This record gives sequence, C-alpha cells and structure tokens, in this order.
Amino acid sequence: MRRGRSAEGRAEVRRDLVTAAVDLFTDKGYDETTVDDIAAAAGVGRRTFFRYFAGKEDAVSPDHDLGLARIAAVFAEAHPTEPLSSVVLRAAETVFDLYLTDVQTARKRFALVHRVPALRDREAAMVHRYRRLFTRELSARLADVPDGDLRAAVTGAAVVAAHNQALRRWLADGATAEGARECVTHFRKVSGMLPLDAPLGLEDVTRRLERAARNLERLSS
Amino acid sequence: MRRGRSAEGRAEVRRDLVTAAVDLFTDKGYDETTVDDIAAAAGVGRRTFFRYFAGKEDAVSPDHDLGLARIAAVFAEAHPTEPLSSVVLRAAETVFDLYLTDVQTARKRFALVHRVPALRDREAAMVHRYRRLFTRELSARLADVPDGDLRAAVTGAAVVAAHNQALRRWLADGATAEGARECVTHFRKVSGMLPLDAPLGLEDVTRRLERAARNLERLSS
DNA sequence: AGGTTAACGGCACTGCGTGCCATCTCACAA
DNA sequence: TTGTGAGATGGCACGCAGTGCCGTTAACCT
Repeated sequence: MRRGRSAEGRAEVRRDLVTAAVDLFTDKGYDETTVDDIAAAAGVGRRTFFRYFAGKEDAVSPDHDLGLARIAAVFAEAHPTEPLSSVVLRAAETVFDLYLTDVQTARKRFALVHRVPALRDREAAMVHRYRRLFTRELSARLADVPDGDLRAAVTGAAVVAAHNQALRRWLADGATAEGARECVTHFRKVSGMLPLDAPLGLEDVTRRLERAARNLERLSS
Repeated sequence: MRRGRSAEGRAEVRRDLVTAAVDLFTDKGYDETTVDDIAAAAGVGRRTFFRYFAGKEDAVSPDHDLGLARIAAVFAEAHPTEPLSSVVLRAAETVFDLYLTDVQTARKRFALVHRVPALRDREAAMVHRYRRLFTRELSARLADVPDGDLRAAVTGAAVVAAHNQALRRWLADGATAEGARECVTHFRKVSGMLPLDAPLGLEDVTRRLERAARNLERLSS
C-alpha cells in the first residue's frame, strides 16, 4: 500500500472521504450514493471507509467529538467561583468555531443535513449528546439548589437550542464573515433566559458559597 | 387470509408486533433479534412487519405520532387570548397520558430505549420533532416580540426537556400511580423558567394586545 | 354469484455493516 | 543490509434491513 502508519496519511484519507461524500450526496442524492461510490471517489476500498466512519451517515459532520471534548474541557478547567451562566456561555461558544471557519463547508453541510431525513435524525442524535453533556455538568453543579436537576435540564436544553438557533440564523442570513460576531452576540442573549440564579433564597446562596469554597479548597490542594 | 380490511384486525396485529418486539428485545437483545423473529413471534410474515413499521426501531414506542397530533391540536384550538405559557403547559401535559397509563409498558420501553444505542438515537430524533413542533408554533406567536425566534427556540427546548426530566424522575422513583400527579406538578415548575413574558417593554405589550385582538377577530369571522 | 378492494406472504434484489485474512509499507533493531 | 513486528489496507463472504413485485386470499358490495 502507499500509506504506512503515517498520521498525516490518515487525516488526508479522512478529508478525502468527507469531501467525496459531501460532493456525491449533494450531486446525486444521499440514497442514490452508495458507500462504494464514496470510497471509489476517494481512491480507497470500501472496507477502508468503515474503518474511518461507523456508518454512511457519519461521513458528513465528523467534528462532533471535538466539540464535545471542548465543552467538557471548559467545564473541567473552569474556576469554581465563576458563575455558572458564564461557564455555560463560554462552553457553548467554543463550538461556534467549528462552523464559523469553513463557511462553504458549513453551508453545504447545512443544506444536506436539513434535506436528507437520515442526516437530520443523525444530527438530532448529536444535538442530544450535546444537551446531555451540558445537563450532566450542570446537574452536578446544581446538586444543592432546589430543583437542581430540573434547572440543569432546562438550562442545557436552552443553551443548545439557542446555539443552534443562532447558527441557523447566521446561515440563513448568508453566512458572512462579519455576521459571525453578530451570531455570537445573538447567542449571548440566552444568558438572560436561563433559570440559574434567579429565584434563590438566602439559605441557597449560602449553600452555594460554601460549595464554591469547598471546590476552591479541593482545587488548590 | 384470516383478516380482511377490518380496522380492529389491523390494530390487533400492530399490538402483537409491538409486544413481540419489546419482549424479544428485552429477552435476547436488540441486535440479536431479527425482524423475522418478531414477525414469527407475532404470527405474521416478515413482509407484513414492514407494512406496519418503517423500520426495526419503530416497533418500540409507536405512539409518537399521536403525541405530536395532540400537541398540534392544543395549539390549534387554544383561545387567542390565553397566555402562551398556559398553552405550552397544556400541550405538553397531554403527552404525559401516553406514558402514565401503561406503567409496565413504560418501564420496559424506558429500560430498552436507554440501553440500546439505536433506540436511543431514534428517541432523540423523536424528541427533536417534539421540540421543532413547539418551536414552530411558538415562533409564529412571538413574531412581533423582540428576539421572538430565540425565545421560541429556548422555550420549546425548555418545555420538552422539563417534560422528559419529569418523566425520567417518575420512572426512576418507581413509576407509581400516585407519583403521576407529582410528576405533572414537578413539570409545571418549568413555567417559571420560560422567557415568554418577562422583559417586555410597553410597546411590546400593546403590540401583543393588538395581535390578540386581530386573532380574535379572525377567529370569530 | 360475481366483481372489487385491501391485506397478506413469498420471493428476489440492493446495499449497509462486519468478521476474517492475505498483503503491503513503514519503523526499528540486529 | 536484512529481518521482524505493527499498523493500514483491500478483497471476500456473510447476515440482515428494507423494498419492489406479484400471486393469493378474505371480506365487502351490488
């Protein structure tokens, strides 16, 4: 074979497969494109395709694992005294960069995902994972707040929904480079809609302060 | 054949297929169960299975179309002057009955859906449809409110998330009959977390009143 | 009784996803 | 330089999902 164990070779094959899949799906349709077509267009065997992607649907939007990792990193490295709404906003905004850079690719993927039912469902499953990650991290940090699990679920869903809505609006408005800043600004308006610190009693505040102090102590040890 | 065009016969076959699928999935596993097994256990041919369900995953939880129809009906029949938060709550609560009645079935489905990845993704796609329906209905009713689309997206996601969180909590707490009332009560707490009427200026209020008057006039004609 | 309609079952076909194995290339060591 | 092990590949074959097609059968209608 022409490639050994080179990591650059793997990334190159992966990119070729993604572009071939997106082009073929856009050109002749999703159902009319077989995995053999994608592999042949990328110059590899059919068996190799399934070594890079778990299924035909995964050839589009292969960056979701990176987005999930970034969110988890923001939560893991956040200072214990930083307000939750700030952490949540920062975590969600790290995902924007995955879309706002390759504008052409983002537009093609968006059109594909929202035309093909199989890709729509796949995207929904991915959004579900984002929501679950947010909810889990928030739930752990709202353990001693009344209805913490409910607030975590609502906040996670709200943040993910606002993120997708801002992205959708940006794409519908032409996906310009200067629109990217306004996209993030628009998304940040969600911070006023989150049920995080609004109706807390005095004892809740003291509990949260004590918890923050414990976290701070644990972190500095 | 033993069944003609009888509607009762169709519903009976459908129930047999669902119970056979759930039992087989629970017993020998999802991947280890073929559609042939389900059809044979229900006493019908393999081809007939695909006349009742679009795929193997749809044999579990076949009531989602009914839930979507109920939500759409609540929105369609709501009085134009009813507050949006009230309509949203009522719409979501109509879906609870789909789960709170058959407790045993709900428990089995829950365990299955959250164990099998394919069924999890299918459920996520269904939740996505619920969220889209809520968001669409809300977006049309928040057209003349600042950031109406964002509020609609956040509210739809929050309501669906709270619904699922309440249902999950109820199932985790044993899924008792008396717990059903508390499940709905718990869900209703989401009404205080929705960005619907909170920060509205005077001109927004007058706009909404004018819109309600227009809707009322259109409805009475 | 004869015709119509709708559901069913069987058959064959395409394509996805996977296990298995032989082959090739690169890296590293003797 | 040559051998060796590990990673990557491609081909082959298999099971199964989903679909189109068609003959058959049972219920309904006139």
